[in-house]
Amino acid sequence: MAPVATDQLSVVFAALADPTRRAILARLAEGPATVNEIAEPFAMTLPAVSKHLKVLERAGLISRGRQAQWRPCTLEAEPLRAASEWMNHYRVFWDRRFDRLDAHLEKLARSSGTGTGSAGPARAGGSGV
Amino acid sequence: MAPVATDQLSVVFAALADPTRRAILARLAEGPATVNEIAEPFAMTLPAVSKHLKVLERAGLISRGRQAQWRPCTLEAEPLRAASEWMNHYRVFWDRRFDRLDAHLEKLARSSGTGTGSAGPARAGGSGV
DNA sequence: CAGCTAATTAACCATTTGGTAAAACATCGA
DNA sequence: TCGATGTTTTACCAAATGGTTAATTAGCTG
Repeated sequence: MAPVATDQLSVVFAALADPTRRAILARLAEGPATVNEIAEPFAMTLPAVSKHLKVLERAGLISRGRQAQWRPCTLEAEPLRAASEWMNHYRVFWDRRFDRLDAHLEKLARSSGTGTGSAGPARAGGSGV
Repeated sequence: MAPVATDQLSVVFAALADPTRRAILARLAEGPATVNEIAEPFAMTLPAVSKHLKVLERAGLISRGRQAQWRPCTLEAEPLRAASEWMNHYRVFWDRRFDRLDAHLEKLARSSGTGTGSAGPARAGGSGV
């Protein structure tokens, strides 16, 4: 049973988890393009690209228009906002410029009692995260 | 043939594309925890959680220690930095506060000639992105 | 209409994924 | 040493993914 995760964030992250699809987004950041234009740099068949586009579309990351027999694709970056916001919750753990780190950890320590379990002391001691 | 994408960014995004794994990261943001502690909120067996932890570990998002028979897991947010930086390339497309949008698009227009293909004019006209 | 180009759909295949149950491994404590 | 506790490994399964080729749909143009 691998029923695909259907929540928005999962669908977006899954769409980003492929270099071909990220390259497609990079291409579309320069402006709309047709399927053939999008497919041109890749060593794969058109149907394969078409599938990637469908994944991106389901994630809301592209939209598709109609002009004669062309279906121009356009970047729709809005879903990246939620993904980026999710990541921001963790920025404190990697970005040293966030000196709110100590305050953040203190707040956690205050609100969660003596500890988080039997696994030992949390990282509250220093900034070596 | 679905040879899993092996580049770092793909592995990280794939790891994030599952609500269980994101919940595990959220838990670890409060401090290290043992496998049983991590598994407690979820309606799945321990081996399933163990697999999720392995995915997170391969992505570099957690590390695991040893204390007697416990294997405490610790959040390692560093890989999120690259993911976040990747997203920042697109921030201009969704964040209205980025009024650099126009400058950005002008730069693109200047460097790529008359257009990006037969699919029509790019979004260069306005801020309705 | 016939024929061309653009793109999708259909059928198929191998691999990966997310889950299970059961067995094995690892370590502490009596 | 024996048992209890914590975690991983080993099959195994169903569904999803990423790709292929061949056929089909959609729309322009001679």
